[in-house]
Amino acid sequence: MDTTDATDTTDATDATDATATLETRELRYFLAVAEELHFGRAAERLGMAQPPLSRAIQQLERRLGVCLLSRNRRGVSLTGAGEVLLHEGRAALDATAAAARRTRRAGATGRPSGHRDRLVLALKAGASHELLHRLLDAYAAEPDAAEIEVLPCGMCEQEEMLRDGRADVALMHTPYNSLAGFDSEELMSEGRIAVLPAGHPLAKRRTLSLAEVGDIPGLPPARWPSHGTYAPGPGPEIRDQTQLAQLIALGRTVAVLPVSARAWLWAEHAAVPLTDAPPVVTHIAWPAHSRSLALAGLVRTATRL
Amino acid sequence: MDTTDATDTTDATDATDATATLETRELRYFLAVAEELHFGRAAERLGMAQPPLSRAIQQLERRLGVCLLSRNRRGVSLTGAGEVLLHEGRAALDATAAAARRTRRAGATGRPSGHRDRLVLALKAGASHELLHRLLDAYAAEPDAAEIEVLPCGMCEQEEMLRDGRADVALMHTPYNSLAGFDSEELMSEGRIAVLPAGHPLAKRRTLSLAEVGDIPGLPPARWPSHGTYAPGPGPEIRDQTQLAQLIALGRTVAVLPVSARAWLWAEHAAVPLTDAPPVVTHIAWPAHSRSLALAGLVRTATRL
DNA sequence: CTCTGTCATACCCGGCAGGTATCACCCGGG
DNA sequence: CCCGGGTGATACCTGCCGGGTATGACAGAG
Repeated sequence: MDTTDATDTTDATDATDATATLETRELRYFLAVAEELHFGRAAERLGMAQPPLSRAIQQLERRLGVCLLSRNRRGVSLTGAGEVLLHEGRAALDATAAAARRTRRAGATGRPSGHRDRLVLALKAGASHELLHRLLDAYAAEPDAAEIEVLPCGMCEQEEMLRDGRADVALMHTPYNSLAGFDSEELMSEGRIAVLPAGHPLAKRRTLSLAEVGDIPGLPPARWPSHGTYAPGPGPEIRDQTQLAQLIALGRTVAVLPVSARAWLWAEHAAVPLTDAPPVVTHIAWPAHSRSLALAGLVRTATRL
Repeated sequence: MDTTDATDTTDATDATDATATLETRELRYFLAVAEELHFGRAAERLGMAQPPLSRAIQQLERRLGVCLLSRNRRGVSLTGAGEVLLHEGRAALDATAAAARRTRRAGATGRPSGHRDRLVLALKAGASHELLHRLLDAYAAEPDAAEIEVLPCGMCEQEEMLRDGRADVALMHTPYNSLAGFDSEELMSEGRIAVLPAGHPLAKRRTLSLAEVGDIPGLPPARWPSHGTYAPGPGPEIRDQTQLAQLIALGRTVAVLPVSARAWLWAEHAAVPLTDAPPVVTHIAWPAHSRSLALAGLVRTATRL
């Protein structure tokens, strides 16, 4: 054993004392470092110098009585506790940001005590056209309808939007989205189709199976970003429906989509029902602890469609 | 109109600027004031003087660009935005507290990167004896079983425990508990019984209905605390099973319980099955974003019982 | 051996969180 | 009608700490 026995902070008489209260500033700093794994870049991202950041992280570690980062020469890596704080801290910061945003919005339309009367609805750009239309029309006809702001977002961003308060309610599609942590109601369920170039031999088939679609020579299936990253594979990386539609029309890829996608297919596309694909279920989802009356009304309307 | 037209903060050129970042200290302060509705008591609870607290709240309101409290002479009350921040802020503070606790625990058993190997399981004291026993035994037999610490708590505290990180997983019983915001798996479902004093006339019945039990002359149904407060009603306010058992035995009240409660009934009790009570469903529940391997193992074991 | 890239240390400064003293105000009681 | 109690707001001061700059320690590449 070497001279440094255990914790060398000899003044640590009250280490691990009570509830060290974890300021959001510290969380922001730690998340930056944990994501960059580099104090310099993290400091730059935070708009501050590197030394105070180092010190802040050290203080955080001392206050928690836990080692979060292992500083090997040449780079930094997360310890087990660091990984835990990375996940939990993200959730905590999201919740804090959500509190600020929702409070500000509630005050902006400041009626004395009637909560807010404006809802932000997040959805995948272009998805659930038909359903959304019916929902908005039906809800607008309600007597005490709030104003609905539609917030189109990328493929999997709705969860983040709900979590950090940029949205109050979202339309989500399992199995693409995860409903973990939200309350939700099922709105509809639909089968899936394979979308092929119109001239492709398989386009004449009455039905297809997932296995057949996944293994067409020369037509690798398109890859969508899942939480910011693309799964490895041969297919093209696409970001939105327009890209996808074009690549299919050009005969470069194939995609599996809900049947409602027929609404926006091109003339150069062919759609073939899939026999064995699990259905796509559309849900309306909202933060589990929400207490908004307007939201409750919207959900009630949605479930009656 | 008087001189103060609308917002008198004339320097508010950059009000509602970007993301005002809401420190946890501010949240703590605001929650204290919002709960006490009294600056002096809130300051005392926070262990500080009243003037800095007033100032901090004012700064918070200015930074959010929102009025949170209406200071009527003689007392303080929440505005709409204030109520929103009360709810959202509680959630946010719980999340930060959870982050701190879980990180600290992860570091305490500090293995380099194997996450933590100790789970805290919260449950209603005395509930689900049988099921819990089988679960613990089965899980202990698993090859890589983590250590399980059982944390008995009051009637509806499991949700809070999960939210603020004092527990990692809980056994919950719908419809008593709400699963909102958690992931969960159903473990078992059971009917309910009315528990009466042994000598009571209705104790001879083969079955009863909810309506009959709710309206027995001289036997008002017991009232449980629901999130800290008791619903109004004539029945006695009880806090735990022992109190309840005693009051029933004394012929003062009647209760509707899951059939598994038969395990701890007294000789002076009589149990009659209910025909129309919705079943009690036992779930194992955990924070939606949890990534613990040990937790996954426990859930797998539980669903296989 | 030197140079470079990295994180830690040393030191200083300004802002702000917190304390004390006091004010402004309403309200109830004599 | 005036006065005292109780409330939150204001004024002012002070010490701490968050943040900056300069520099050190150390490992690896060449």
